[in-house]
Amino acid sequence: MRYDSRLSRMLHVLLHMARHDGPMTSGAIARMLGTNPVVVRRTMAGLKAAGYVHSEKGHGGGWAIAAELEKISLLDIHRAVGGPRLFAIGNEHAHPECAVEQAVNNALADALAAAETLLLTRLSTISLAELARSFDASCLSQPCNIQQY
Amino acid sequence: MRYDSRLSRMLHVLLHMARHDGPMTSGAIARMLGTNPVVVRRTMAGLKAAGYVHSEKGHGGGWAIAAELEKISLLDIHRAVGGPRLFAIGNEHAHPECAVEQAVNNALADALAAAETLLLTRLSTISLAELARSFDASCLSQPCNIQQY
DNA sequence: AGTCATGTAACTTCATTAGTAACTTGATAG
DNA sequence: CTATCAAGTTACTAATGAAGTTACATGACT
Repeated sequence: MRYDSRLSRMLHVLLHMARHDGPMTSGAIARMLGTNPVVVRRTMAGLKAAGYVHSEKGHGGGWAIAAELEKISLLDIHRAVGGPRLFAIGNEHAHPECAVEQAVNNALADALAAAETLLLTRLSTISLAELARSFDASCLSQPCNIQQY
Repeated sequence: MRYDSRLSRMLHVLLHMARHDGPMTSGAIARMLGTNPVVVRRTMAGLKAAGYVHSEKGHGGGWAIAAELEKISLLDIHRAVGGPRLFAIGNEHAHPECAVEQAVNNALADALAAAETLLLTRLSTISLAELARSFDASCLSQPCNIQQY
């Protein structure tokens, strides 16, 4: 399977938007992400439905942030893009009544659940504002090309 | 993407083999897993290469466990089936030189790495022997149909 | 009216596991 | 020695879901 990069991409976009004046068009965002405008609009639709961004048509239109960065966590974005499956591995349920299968699946499900909880908890503790600050900090220590992409 | 169920399936098979006298054929295992013999042989090839199972051709042939259950962890099996990717989500690297992208990817990679470490550590602490014991325990408390599948 | 940008629908592409068919290799039974 | 059984292998198809693409509709500004 191919990686699901929607969370990564949307974070990338949101941080750029946070440091950008005025709306950004799907086309500009697509160039930034190395993809095309339809994919951008499709993915951003979830963010818009959740109220994190806002879009306008026509001349001077495009996308802009519509909420406070402090109040949006990475978990919020993960959910806004569809809250996709986190793991690439899973259980098989050929014979749910098989006691062997149950023992295996319980053990695996426990381990996966613990890892999932850790990951989601971590995502929930990082806000977009924090990410933006860590970006600002790295900008101070090296040449920074935010305008370019 | 489709779930990768190789770890789950192999654990299922190994536990059955551990409670079964004599070799099991790929056909019998396939029926147990609801798949077909080629898939079984393909997946078991990794376990054989790692020395966890052993196979024989011809009459009376089939698969049998070739190592001590205490010495095989779930992580060992995960690796023996190819150590597939654990996560379905990941980073995009459209512009590695972009400071925004770096900030995003660092944050995500940290969170994913922590979850991965937790998961792999957990898998490494569970042995096949423990799984077999948890199966035995559940057999005592409910009707158990190990022969059937 | 013309242009620009979002919004949608309907595809195709891509990557990867799983499923399948056909065949080869080797071991045992009779 | 031959038939049978089972693993081993090759080459292909199916299924899944994100991503990519094409085409067109909708709405807003100049």
